[in-house]
Amino acid sequence: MVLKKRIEYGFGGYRLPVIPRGPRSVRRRGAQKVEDSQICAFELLAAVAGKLLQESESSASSNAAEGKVSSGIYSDGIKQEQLEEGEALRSECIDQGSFVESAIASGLAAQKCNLKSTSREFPHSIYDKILEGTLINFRSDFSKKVGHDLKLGVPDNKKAVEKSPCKVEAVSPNYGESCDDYIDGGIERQLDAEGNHNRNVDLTVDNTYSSKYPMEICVDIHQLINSDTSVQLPSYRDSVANASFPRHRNNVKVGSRDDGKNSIGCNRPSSKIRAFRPQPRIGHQRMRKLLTSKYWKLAPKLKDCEFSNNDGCMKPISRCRKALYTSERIQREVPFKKRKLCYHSSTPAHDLEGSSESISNSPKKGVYGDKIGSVKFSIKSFKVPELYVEVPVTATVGSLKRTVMDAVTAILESGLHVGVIVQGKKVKDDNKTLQQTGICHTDVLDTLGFTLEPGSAIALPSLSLKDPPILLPCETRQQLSSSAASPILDSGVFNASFEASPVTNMNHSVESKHELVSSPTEVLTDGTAVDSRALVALPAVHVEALAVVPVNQKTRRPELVQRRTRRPFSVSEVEALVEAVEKLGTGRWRDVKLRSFEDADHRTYVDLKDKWKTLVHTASISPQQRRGAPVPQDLLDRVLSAHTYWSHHQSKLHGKHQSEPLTISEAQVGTA
DNA sequence: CTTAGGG
DNA sequence: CCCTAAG
Repeated sequence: MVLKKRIEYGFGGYRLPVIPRGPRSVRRRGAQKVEDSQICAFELLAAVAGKLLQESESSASSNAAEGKVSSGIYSDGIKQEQLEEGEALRSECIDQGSFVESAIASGLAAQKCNLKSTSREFPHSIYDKILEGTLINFRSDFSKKVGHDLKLGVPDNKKAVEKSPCKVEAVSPNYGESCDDYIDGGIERQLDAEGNHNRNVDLTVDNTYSSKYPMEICVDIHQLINSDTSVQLPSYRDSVANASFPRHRNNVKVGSRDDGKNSIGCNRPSSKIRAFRPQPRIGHQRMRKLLTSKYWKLAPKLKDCEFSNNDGCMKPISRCRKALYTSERIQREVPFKKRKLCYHSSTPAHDLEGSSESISNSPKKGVYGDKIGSVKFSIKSFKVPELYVEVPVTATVGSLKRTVMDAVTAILESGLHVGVIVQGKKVKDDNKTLQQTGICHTDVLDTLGFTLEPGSAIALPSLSLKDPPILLPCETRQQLSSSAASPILDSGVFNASFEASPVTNMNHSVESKHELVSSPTEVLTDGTAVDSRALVALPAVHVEALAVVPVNQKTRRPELVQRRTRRPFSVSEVEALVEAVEKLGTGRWRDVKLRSFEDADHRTYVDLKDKWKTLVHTASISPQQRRGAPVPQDLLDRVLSAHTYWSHHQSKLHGKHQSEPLTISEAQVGTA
């Protein structure tokens, strides 16, 4: 596959380490499958984030966007549209092209710009989006003004930001460079044109609002991320309504966390996880694995994007790259044991590299000559290190996407707050000027940090994910036949955990990790970890890295992936196992399984093997050291003898002997 | 998918 | 039990 190859070779010249992978056909297959999923996931994330921002943005600025529906071509299409539209404000902000300018833009315009800019760059990197989210915080009165039901808030922070002189300075490097504002132009317009129907993202931003004002955001992935050429954004379509439309809006509904009524999907979650859990045991496991380890798969696509966008817009490229790197990063980080909170794993150097790389793209001029007295930061990006998604193998790609989207949404939804930490201390007074706070001195900048804190509500109510029934055919089915546990439960619930880690730009970085977890209590769990990264300070002269100090959440996610429940072997099971092994020998677990545990769905051959392993161990230790349910000594004896016997008779080597019941010490082995 | 082993 | 490497 071309895609795969690309992936392996890295993008943008960056060569990905070759990760040796088993040639196993299965694996390969799985990987491929996941590829799509992964991609989707990312895209979805990006889409969601973008949507959110966009929404807030658009709603904020009453716009009279009335254009045609954008073609979905990301690079020029959007741009053109934008131009056509000629929205002064927007263009201004957007077209400035210079980071500095946009960053420094003063007055309302500036503010506006900021908001906008945040949303603009979105498609390429989710983190940016997320970051933005943090910056802008999705919960504030600001959101209230939103027209329809959009309740996207841009909250406290925003206020804070507005007040502080430098606030806007905290612009990501990309702001200025975004080449297109699809959000402003295309999407917005499109929304208008289409009337925001169909798939929407229903995000509840704040519990306060959530119940009453479900926010509906239309996400058009294509719009967001799309290059007609190679980058094909998978569309996440509404299975019901638009099966025929490849490209459409996604509709994700994230329920409000506090009140259940709003969340249609509320109930589902709990049962869901459970429901699919058992069924496709292996399948979902694999899925999990794949999901977690293949983020970078989407890289290829992004790359394509890069290429396709060469036409004249370099920006997109850089963005793409950034995204790529990120994904890369993610990929690397992901490998750890899921159970352990992986997101804690330290970020390898390359991660930083990736980050800095993208950062370096930011206009350097900002570094130097800028108004004196201004402080500039650029928050580079946020990445999504790990997203745990669990879906039944029978789930549709669409549902998978949705799940991912939900995860992302949940994160955003939780309403992140940005905290400012100066020299270890949190600055609480939002009204203080940076100067007063000392955030203008280089030395202080060194210790300047930001925190991403989950909204107060986060831990509390459960994030309920609503799934629009429409989207899920399966769901429908399920509803119809509730009794039949359809393995197709698609929605997953996840806990979103958020991790912010500082990114070092060119220098050092304080790596602090914390995780924010929003765990939908009753809901299940899966985790979404978003790694935020990088705040890059672009103070004059040195580029300091601002440490993003993540806020630790009290809510601790239990486990990313629940382990299977422990099921001690009963004596009878042990007996059966012993017998089977006596006959079949070790090394033929599958046969053992078939022979004696055919009906025990919860006992996989691996389990049997493991059990045997422990039995052997148990048998070899003194009874006093044994723990757990005692196993009849006679059985242990048999275990031992069978074990020794088979160790000598390499059962596997002698195919013919395999099925012969052994004659170990017949005396002992009373197997008949 | 299975095995074999380490964790 | 989980996770992985490897056949």
